[in-house]
Amino acid sequence: MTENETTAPPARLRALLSWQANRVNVLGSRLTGTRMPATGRADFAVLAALEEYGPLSQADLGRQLGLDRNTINGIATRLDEAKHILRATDAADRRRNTVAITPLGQRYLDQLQTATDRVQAELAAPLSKAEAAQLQTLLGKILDTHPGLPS
Amino acid sequence: MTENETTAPPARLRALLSWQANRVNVLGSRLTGTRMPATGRADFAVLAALEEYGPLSQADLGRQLGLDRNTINGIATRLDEAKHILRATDAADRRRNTVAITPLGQRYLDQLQTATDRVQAELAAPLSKAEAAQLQTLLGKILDTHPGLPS
DNA sequence: GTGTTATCGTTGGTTCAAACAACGTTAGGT
DNA sequence: ACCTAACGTTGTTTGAACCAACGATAACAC
Repeated sequence: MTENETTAPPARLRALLSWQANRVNVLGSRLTGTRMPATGRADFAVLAALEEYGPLSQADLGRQLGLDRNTINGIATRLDEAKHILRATDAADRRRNTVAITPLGQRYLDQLQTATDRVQAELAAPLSKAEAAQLQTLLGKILDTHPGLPS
Repeated sequence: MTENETTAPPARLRALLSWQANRVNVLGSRLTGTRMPATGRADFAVLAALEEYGPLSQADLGRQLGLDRNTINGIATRLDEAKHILRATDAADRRRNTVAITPLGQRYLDQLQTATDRVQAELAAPLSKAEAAQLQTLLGKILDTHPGLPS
């Protein structure tokens, strides 16, 4: 019984975009775990948003990242304790927490970026540069036309 | 302050294949949740494998789906209780549980398939047929050249 | 044969992400 | 002044992925 059948996923699954996305996500998650702390993915997302768009409220952060206020709050608390962001109640609207990236956070973001780059290269290794670009375009098309938030 | 900025994800994230895969996966998961029970995704994977490859041991199932024995055991227990599969200790190797799909399970699989088809159509709506096919090819290339299991 | 190694199913536990509900606080609209 | 809505926060739930360990069984070495 040494008939080592190739472990090919069933055709019904290979045909599913959602299943493929799931597996690639798991793959990326595993690779990410080898290069950075487990919380690095979420941290990277929040810090990247703050760097590109400047200070934001937590709710706005959630809207731009497709995460709800709940998740953002947890990430923000962690980043705040690590001095990677600065949290302050907005004077104009005291309901809001204005969140800004700190210089320390910027350094942390850069570290995460280099680690992430290696993961992306490893993940997209079987693809040519043109193919990787096209894949990014196609996935972007899907994400652009679907609501980011569940509500 | 009615300047409703478009909620575009930061460029640093849009450039990441792993981020895109994560978001598409979440998107697919949400859509799936509207059409079938939450456990439908895992059930579909296991039943599809059994239908395509015939009876398998739980460990073999895990190897073909990229899930570890642990997860498979949970799914199999649930499917067994629902009479969707039949679990029996292999006579040739009494360590193994040979798992086979039942007629009832086949009907369940077909139901999940139709629900899944609608989700896929909704997910790939912004893409042309050719684009969707190419996306599937590119993701398949990545999955083919990466190990399915963590061990 | 006997002992070692490996596989399998199972149980239990940990971590993370996603989603929902509820509360007090604050703004905005009427 | 009233009602509605948004915000931050806390808590809970669910599913997925992963790791560690155990008894049972099998395969292999000697």
